[in-house]
Amino acid sequence: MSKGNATRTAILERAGQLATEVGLEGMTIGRLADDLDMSKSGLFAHFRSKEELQMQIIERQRERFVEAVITPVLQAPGGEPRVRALFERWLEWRGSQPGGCFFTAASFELDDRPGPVRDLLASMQREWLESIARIAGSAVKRGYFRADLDTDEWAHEYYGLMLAYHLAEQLLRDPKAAPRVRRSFEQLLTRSRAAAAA
Amino acid sequence: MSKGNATRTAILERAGQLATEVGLEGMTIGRLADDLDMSKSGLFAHFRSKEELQMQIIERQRERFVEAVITPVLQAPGGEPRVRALFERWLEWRGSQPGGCFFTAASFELDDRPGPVRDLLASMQREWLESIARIAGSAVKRGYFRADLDTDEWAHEYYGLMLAYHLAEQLLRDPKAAPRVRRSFEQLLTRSRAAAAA
DNA sequence: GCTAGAAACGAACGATCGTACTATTAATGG
DNA sequence: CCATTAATAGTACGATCGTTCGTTTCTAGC
Repeated sequence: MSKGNATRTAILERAGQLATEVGLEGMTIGRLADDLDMSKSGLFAHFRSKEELQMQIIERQRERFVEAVITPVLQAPGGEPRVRALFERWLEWRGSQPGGCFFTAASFELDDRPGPVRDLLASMQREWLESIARIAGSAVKRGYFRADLDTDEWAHEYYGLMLAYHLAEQLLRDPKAAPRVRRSFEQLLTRSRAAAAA
Repeated sequence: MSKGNATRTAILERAGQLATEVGLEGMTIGRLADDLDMSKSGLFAHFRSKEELQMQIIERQRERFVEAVITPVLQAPGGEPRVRALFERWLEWRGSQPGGCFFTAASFELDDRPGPVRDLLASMQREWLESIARIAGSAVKRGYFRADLDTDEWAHEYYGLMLAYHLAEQLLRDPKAAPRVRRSFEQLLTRSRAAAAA
């Protein structure tokens, strides 16, 4: 890797953290340059606009997410192990960063600001929700989940648990948040296995 | 109401909308003044800092929320009607504003920015989650929900549904979002009534 | 209808924003 | 090792940020 690409990656790494905490808009090029002990213009030269910087931050976070979550989850055997890996890997992913999951923060920040950055985020979230549904589908196919399970609905319910957990952990700093989301997830598994009651 | 209070309220109204869309930090006093056809300094004089403005925005939104959601929900008879009112009133509340629910947007924005604004938001979200749990409790007491239901967990599961719905509606603009969250909510009711399967 | 006080304004502050240039330093391939 | 290119720094621009201050316009109570 050339020197330029090395610094560029280092910038994107720190920028990702910063953006998770203060937002993609709240993050400032001057502040970021200070953090990295380099000049504003030297940093800016790597990207030619703040929007381009934001786009590359997102792409970089996607890479990290694929590496830390998606790949290991898809390597787990389909069915129960994969569904459990989905949960555990995601918990580790969000726990490994002080501000929580970058995509959660960015998605809620930009959901009302039209533009290419929002569009990119939206397409990733769509993909992610489809991935979750497919993972649930792998559990249906293997008979771990019941056959009539609506995997799309399952994906949103699962995601809802994670979002509520983000709030309880990040905003409320609720020490009960982690055990609670574990219990909720176990119950989600239980009721996805059994035939629908009622 | 005096002239001053009238404009102050009008400012807070518009500021609430703006803050929902671009964030409490992204919202700017100059932009807000332009929107309201008044001078930056004239507007600023009502609050003596941006932080004070943000605090008053939150307080005003709380008033609106109590009026539009909490009061009517608590007026509904305890048990099933109240639980359903909780759902319907909240849907109306978030649908009535272009950027969705103010508190959802603000909570995710400020969850990593220490300070009095964050603290105020956190205390409100705690109250809100407790209210939800109490409403579930009213359904338990009346025998509509099963006796061994964990109302705290129920509150977070319910809230998770709403957060996933916010994302699907606001970021993804998914037309299936509304019918899906209705189905999910009905299933939540069903399984809260029946004895736990497994 | 006059007057005291409240409310709104205009101009300006220093700071910082994103971005554009030019100059300087560092890395790299022949 | 030298020449070329890439990477970083420096400086400055116009715009806007939150905030202050002094002035003007309006509102309310007597």
